Amino acid sequence: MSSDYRPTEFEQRHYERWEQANYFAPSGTGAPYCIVIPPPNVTGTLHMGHAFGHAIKDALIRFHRMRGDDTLWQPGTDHAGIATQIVVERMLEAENTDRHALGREKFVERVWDWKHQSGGTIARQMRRLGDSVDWSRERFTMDPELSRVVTEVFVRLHDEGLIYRGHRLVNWDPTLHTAVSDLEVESAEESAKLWHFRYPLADRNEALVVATTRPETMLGDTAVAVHPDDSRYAHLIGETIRLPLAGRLIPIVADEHVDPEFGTGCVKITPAHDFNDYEIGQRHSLPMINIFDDDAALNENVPETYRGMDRFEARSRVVADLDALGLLEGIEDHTAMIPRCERSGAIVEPYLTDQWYVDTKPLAKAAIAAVESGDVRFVPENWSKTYFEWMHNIQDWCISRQLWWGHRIPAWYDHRGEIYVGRDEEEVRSKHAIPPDVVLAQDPDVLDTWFSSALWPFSTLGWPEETSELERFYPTNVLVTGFDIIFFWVARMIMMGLKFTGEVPFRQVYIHGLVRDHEGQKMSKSKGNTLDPLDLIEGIDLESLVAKRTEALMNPDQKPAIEKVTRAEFPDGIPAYGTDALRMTFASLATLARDVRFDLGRIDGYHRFCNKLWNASQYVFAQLGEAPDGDIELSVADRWIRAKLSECIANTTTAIESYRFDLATQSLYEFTWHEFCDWYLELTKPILTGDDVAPSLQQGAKATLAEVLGALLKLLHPIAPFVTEELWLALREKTGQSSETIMLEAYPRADDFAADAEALAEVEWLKSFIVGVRKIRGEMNLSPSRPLPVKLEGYTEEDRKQVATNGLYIERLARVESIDWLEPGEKAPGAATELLGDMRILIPLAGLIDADKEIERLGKQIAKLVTDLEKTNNKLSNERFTRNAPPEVVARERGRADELTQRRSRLEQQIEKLREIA
RNA sequence: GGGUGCUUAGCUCAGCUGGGAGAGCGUCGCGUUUACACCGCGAAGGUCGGGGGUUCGAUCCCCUCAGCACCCACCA
Repeated sequence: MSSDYRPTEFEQRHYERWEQANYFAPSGTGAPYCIVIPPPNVTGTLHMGHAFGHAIKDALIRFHRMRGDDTLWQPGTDHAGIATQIVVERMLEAENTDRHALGREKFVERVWDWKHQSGGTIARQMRRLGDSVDWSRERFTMDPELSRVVTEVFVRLHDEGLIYRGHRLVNWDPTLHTAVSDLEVESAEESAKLWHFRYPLADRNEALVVATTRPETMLGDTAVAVHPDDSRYAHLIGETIRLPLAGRLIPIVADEHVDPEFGTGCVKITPAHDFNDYEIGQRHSLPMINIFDDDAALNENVPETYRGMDRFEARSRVVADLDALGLLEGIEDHTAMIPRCERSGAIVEPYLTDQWYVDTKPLAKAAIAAVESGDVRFVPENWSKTYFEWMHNIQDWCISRQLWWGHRIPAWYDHRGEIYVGRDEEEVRSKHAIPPDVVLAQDPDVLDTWFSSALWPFSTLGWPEETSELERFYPTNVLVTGFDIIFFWVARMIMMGLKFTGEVPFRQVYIHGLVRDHEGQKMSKSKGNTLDPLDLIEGIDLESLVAKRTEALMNPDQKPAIEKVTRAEFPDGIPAYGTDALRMTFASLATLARDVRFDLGRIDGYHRFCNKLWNASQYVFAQLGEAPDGDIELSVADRWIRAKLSECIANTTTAIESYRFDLATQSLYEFTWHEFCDWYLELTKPILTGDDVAPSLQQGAKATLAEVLGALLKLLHPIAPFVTEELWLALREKTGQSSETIMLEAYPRADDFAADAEALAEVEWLKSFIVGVRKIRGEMNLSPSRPLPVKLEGYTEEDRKQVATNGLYIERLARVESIDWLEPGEKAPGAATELLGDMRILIPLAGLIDADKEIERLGKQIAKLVTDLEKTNNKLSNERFTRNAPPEVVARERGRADELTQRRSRLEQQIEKLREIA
């Protein structure tokens, strides 16, 4: 075993061993505990957000496994329709070809190739992160079994009338040539123009002025709308306009939707290319004129000159032509919400098409009820508000995509366009008695990726078969994910789970924050501010990091700026922190907040923690030279650290059970560093290295070192799996006990270690004594190596007893060379002073300490006491306080006042004495 | 327009159902004490965003203002 903590030397080794030994599979005994992974894109890589979620999931899984639960973490990946197809299309583009040249079958083959080639990345990353998933159960959303589930669900929903075909406006991506759902469209403010056009009336010498951000769609206008109460235009309602350029006659209609305050109060209505206009069109039975083709270029429904033009080209042409006709009234700058496809970045076009829809209202009703009743609980609870908000306003879900990569829709068309839905062509034929000579063609479209994701909790467990896994692990216990996919995924899983299994898919939904960079910016490749979790684990040199961050920029001009920032932030690249440090950092960031900022300082801190634990263990190992035997007697320090450990176990367990990994980590950090290392290890030294110490006490210390360290490693294991395994195995070897792994050990329980109020009080006294001497030392700049004489004054019998029993500790930890008891009335020498209760710890000046400096030091302490005392006395002299506050609060306040007064006068006396000398 | 969060030490963040605020990093002293300089010991540093209210008492509850962030939505 290396004498330094070098995580990369052993982390992978342990993972391989665990996996080979099949420790990750369910044990088959205990209460079932299951988490399904949010399936990442099979061709993607894990980013910081994934690593965060995985750290939490694995901690939960390991915690429950150690508690004896029958634990399954179900892994797998998602085919990620659009995202994956785009990647492969870009590859083809680089080869100067495209999918149409290849043909559908070859293209899909090509995607599978890419999947096989890159699909192992995620699994490798997960292994490096220590994820204890059951790899034997790994699933992919397009596995044959899972695809069958997709078909089954589609057919059943269709048979019930919950899936239907609709002809309506959808969000169309003219570059990808597919419909996308509302959720896949991101609207953002962009600067735009607002054009004002004059539309002449057909039968009067008048005109209406309309304002629009989309001049080109005027070629598809079928009305102009005004507000019914708008007196300016009331007389024109029902009149007719001759639409410029197109020449068509269109009516002026009245509609409440129009805001008279905005623009001119007249709105051009293009029902085929705007969602609001679509509704107005419906209300007024207006014709819908589609003027675009799939590329959003103008089609044959517009005058010849515009045909074939791209929508943006057409825009400038229309503006120019209207201007030429003298119909352009003006142009204003305007910020508008521009809808873009989140995948391609293209401006989405409202477009009339036939698509498949899920009627979500009935499904949503049950899903709302499940959260209302508490069958599904959100953690933190307030995310349920977000959920309700969306569910109460849910729209039907457009599930068809005009892509090639995905689950083919199980619908067939005959030559008349009649639609048949079934599990396969054969079923369709027999169900509808379609003779073999009638040619059926399957719907070319595929399903939205999220359709199969919605089935994930039960499809991975074997549904619709009644498998033992389904029986045992469904409903799963908790879903761990980020809030960004509550609508996309969480809500839909609840709807589908309830619909098809009659039960919720998970009991709890733990929502964690979004990982941002240290400045609070969202990490994104196009911004060049990402951190790769693997780089934090393995380390990366500066040049590679710069190269990595600048390779996928949205705007290449930013390269120098990003390079500069990166070089400034990571002047030496990133050191190899190891998985454990990364996981502990994530655990510590798992607060209830929305966002977490990732700061290198924190991971550095947890790396140091691992180092500290490592070194403390080395000390323990060294002490356990030979296996302890013989009589065992526990010292007060042993009893104290055991009691402290018991408290730590209770705190940690409670924290994990309530998903407060930050508090769990904090509690473990605090105990390990500041109780175990700072005090307990030091307290064992006098015992273990002392000359006249009873062997039984030495055995007690050794046994305690081994037991406390063992328990501590187990407590830490769910969060820091590797270093704890490495140290655990070494510890077991030292103690001569065999163990194959820490991960199957029982998680410690608070009552494994005795509470001990007496030991706690005694060690607190001891610590105060030692700290008192150290304070004087520190503030007087006395070398820690210099032994000091101490005189005690104003002590009690209890103090005498404490010093008698703990003299050895005091001598060693406070570096005290002698302790003298001043008799009452005996004159104390000039000295530096600390108070311990009523007792004064005195360190005689003896040429070491400057009296004036000590006077000044005590003066500061007194000043503090005085302000505290003032506050307390103010409170006590307030009659309303003493009358209304609970008696115990008043009593405590009185006690505080007495104590402060005491301390003040003691310190004042000491100053007096020093003045006499000075 | 609707909704949800956030604002605590120089930085990143805790603070559990109201009783004089904590950690890590950073800063400043001292230090070769046999696990650890990836360390030890000590110290400094906060009007808990502003204002108001409830209460004997507010970082915590209520109102309000300001700033920041995010989500939903269809002002052309």
